[in-house]
Amino acid sequence: MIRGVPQRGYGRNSVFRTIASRLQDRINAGEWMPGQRLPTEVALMAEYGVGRLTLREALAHLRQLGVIEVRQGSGSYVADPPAVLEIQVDPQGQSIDEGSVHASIKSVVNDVVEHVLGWSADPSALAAGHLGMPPERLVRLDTLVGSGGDTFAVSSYWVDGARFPDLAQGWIGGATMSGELRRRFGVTLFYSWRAFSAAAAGDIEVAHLGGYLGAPLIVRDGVSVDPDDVPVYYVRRRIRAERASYVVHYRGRHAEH
Amino acid sequence: MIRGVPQRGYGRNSVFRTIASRLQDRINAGEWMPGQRLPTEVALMAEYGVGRLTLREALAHLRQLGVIEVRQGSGSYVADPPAVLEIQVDPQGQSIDEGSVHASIKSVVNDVVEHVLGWSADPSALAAGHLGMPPERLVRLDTLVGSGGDTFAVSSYWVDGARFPDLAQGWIGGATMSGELRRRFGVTLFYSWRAFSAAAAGDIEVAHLGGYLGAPLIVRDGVSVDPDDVPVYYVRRRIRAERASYVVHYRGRHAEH
DNA sequence: GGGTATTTGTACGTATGTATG
DNA sequence: TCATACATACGTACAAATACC
Repeated sequence: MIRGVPQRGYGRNSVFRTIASRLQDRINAGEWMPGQRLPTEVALMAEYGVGRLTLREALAHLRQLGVIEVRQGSGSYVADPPAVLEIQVDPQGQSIDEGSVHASIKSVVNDVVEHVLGWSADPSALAAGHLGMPPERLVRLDTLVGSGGDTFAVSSYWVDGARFPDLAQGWIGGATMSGELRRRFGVTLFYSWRAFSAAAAGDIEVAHLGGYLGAPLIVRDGVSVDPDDVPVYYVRRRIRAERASYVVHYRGRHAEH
Repeated sequence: MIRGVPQRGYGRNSVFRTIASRLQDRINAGEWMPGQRLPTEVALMAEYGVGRLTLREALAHLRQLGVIEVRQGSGSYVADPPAVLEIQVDPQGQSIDEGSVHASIKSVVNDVVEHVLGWSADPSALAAGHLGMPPERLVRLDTLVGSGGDTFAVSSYWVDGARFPDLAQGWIGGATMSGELRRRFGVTLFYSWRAFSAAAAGDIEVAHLGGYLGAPLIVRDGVSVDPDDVPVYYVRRRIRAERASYVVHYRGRHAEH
């Protein structure tokens, strides 16, 4: 039992941190396997002799780290070790036919669709800067990439609304952005640049991708251009960190991954 | 005033979410500028007519999103818009002289050092798999990359302890891993592959990089090989999401970034 | 340098709402 | 329908870090 008056040596030695650490150890030791339910909050409160808030703080800690998943009305569960999807990054950057995400997912499952969530005028200064275009012309198109009810990625595209009118309205279910642009406007796309970064999940990402607020996301943004090097869109794609990584292969055949 | 008994429509409409959202709006509206302090918790409690826990929940929400930064004994501050460092990813993968991180940081500040945190035998199955090497041979070396007291990245390298004995012990202050390997063992390195993903910050990352537990990190891991394509090390590098992005340039000169 | 007030961090208790099975 | 489990929210108290005189 840990209980009571806060120990000395604050910060790293607070009661809830200690409990979080002990629970983590027990999970690592295999006391509860992935998918399995932990004891209830009340049971753990009793076991460690702490109050509700303290125990919940410890659980929140573990949830932040992705160690457990908490479901209201049900319980706390050890998180499943995720099957990470490796998205190949083509170092050359030839013409885009399907995006690399689609291609990679398709190599695992077949019915990948990019579904339009919505669109609106969005004079983003950032996107306008990347595209070298006045902000007023920009239209933002939000899409979901998924397969069989499971949403894998959320994307936001900023395109020139004047050059590509009614892009969202004419969207076909199984289409991809690059496919639509070629089919309807005859544009073949090339990458200009792509960047990889990370961000915390906000409400929109949580709603579509699951997870919790602040969960780490892998973010891939970039600009695609037409054959004349004129920017066509700026895209910002978000995927839950546990679900994917972007891989660049250079040489050698030794690593297995 | 929002107060009191939880409204209907749970989840998204709880009091603390409402307050978080209102505070976010006020920040966006410029009521408090980046770096500036928000009112104290007590003041905000009074203003919104809620209890301490509720208000703190709202602040925790905003902290998770990276909107504010909370300092004990001081106050809550609007987060600075981060100066993101763009790390160029060479699509070809020639020989590594300095890592791309070092080169990129050096283009901004000059005194970049990679400092050894510690080393230990670490028979990581993951690293062993990537290197095609028995786990027992592996030594893990942890380093910090930073400049003038500011730590930018935490890296963990797994190397062959038999082939590179006493690597950490002979380390020179301003060295880099690739530089040390060339200087002391005459090995020139090439990338085999690199991958970009994201993860939540744990205790170690928080201790060295700052931020908070669960903060999003950009993770870059990969394997480097010698000229004979023999794997030399597996590295896993972590940087706070707000501080960097990895950029791959393909073609075109239109985007400014 | 030292003491004090301010501000956030941790922890207790209690009550009630909402989701799940 | 009902019990169980987690979610939200109130209150209080004291510890620790910071700021200021």
